[in-house]
Amino acid sequence: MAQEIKPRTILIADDEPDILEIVSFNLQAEGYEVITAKNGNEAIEVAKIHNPDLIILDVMMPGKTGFEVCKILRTLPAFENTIIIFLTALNDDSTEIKGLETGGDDYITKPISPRVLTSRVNALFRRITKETGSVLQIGDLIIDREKYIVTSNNEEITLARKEFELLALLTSKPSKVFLRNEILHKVWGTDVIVGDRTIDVHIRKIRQKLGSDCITTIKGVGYKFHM
Amino acid sequence: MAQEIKPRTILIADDEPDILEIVSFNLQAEGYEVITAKNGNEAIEVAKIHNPDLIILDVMMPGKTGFEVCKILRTLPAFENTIIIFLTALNDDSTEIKGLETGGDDYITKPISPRVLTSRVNALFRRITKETGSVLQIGDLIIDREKYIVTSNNEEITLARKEFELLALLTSKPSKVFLRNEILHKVWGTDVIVGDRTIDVHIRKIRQKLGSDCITTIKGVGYKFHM
DNA sequence: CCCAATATTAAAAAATTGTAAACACCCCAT
DNA sequence: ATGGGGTGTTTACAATTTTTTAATATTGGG
Repeated sequence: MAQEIKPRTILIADDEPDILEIVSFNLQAEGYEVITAKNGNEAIEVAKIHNPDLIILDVMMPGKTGFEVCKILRTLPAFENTIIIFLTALNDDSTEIKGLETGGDDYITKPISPRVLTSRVNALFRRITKETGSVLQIGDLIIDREKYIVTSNNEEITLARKEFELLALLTSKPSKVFLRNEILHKVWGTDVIVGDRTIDVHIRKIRQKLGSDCITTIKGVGYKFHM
Repeated sequence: MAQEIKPRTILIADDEPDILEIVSFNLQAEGYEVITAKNGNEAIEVAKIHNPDLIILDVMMPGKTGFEVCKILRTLPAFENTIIIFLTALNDDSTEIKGLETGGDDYITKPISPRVLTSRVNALFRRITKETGSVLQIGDLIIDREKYIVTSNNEEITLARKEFELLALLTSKPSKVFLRNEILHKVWGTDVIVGDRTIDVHIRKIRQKLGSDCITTIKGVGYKFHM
């Protein structure tokens, strides 16, 4: 299982405590961090705070249905790409189609097998990053996400936490441009407000330590890492 | 926005002609290009020739099972990231788990609803597009939104943000004439007020950088892009 | 051939980022 | 408690690039 800097976080929203418990247990056993919500509104609140990587939504919940929650979350930039799985007792084609078209990535009908659910969660995560292990190597740069150590030309480079997380993000998809907003969300979190120059300063520190030509600025857009 | 040039190709492998036909029909109706195979070995052959974007594999097939086909394909670099869906009459948890862990992206049990299958195919493509971003290719021009790179004749061209967005707009529908107003709305936004000559100047810069014969002026109307 | 629309230029204006320094914090060893 | 070192953030300003404007030349359809 690919180990991130912090474990993947999964939010489960269901009004049945039994389901919450059994699913949580199984996903935690797989190494995921799990947070829960008892209804639709709580799901949205909790999601905004914890910014989970994957959200499992029961369709029939008091307050807001899973579909409604999905629709609301998808309008927010922070959850545009979050994986969403619907969970429901409704074994009905047109409901399933509606779920998938609402923006759901998967639709699983109850009664659920916890192991099947876990497999589907794993399959979806595998799609997102097919990274092998906690050590990432790009050119002569080696990034060890567990030990927070970066090595360049066999020389160890000490990075502070934020610097490391920023570099880890940029290197997670070499050449991809990360928008400033995207960086803020993923490194600083959705609710943190920091000044405009904060990102620049961290980028500068990384450039100083690694050599200034590995991170390119795309003015008005963001930054990207390349060998 | 970014429009793919060639339709997505889907390979379906099943030994039941009825399934082949009904699934083909529905996927074609959705705009996909469909190719078929009657057994596992044929699936591998056909896949190598056509390089489909998604493969639907029946599990129980004469010759090689769907699982075996998947395992073989996944070892080939060309199919490392191809989406694979298993289709089977075996409604059995441990088989489903095995399918997902073998490298399958989805596992659908028969009897299948063609509309559900189509929805799941769409959902998977939507997810992949989000992850990899779409690369637009027109002639020898490649526009990569995610990497923010424009390549012409294997040479990288540096465009500023507005230039990039303007080019991306014009190339999103080659040969379509974009009205000046339309351009203003889509590149500058509805609330921004800029002078008339601003568009011209940006068009000029793009022409300079790409070679002046790819954007045509339609006097009194707007601009269009062509190879 | 005329005239409005567009092309071309250069230069001003605006927006964005780079940089250095300072500040506030926290933790830990003294 | 106290002070040093590291971290994260902000500030203020410099440097740079992008975007826009404005002034002038050119074009092409009627």
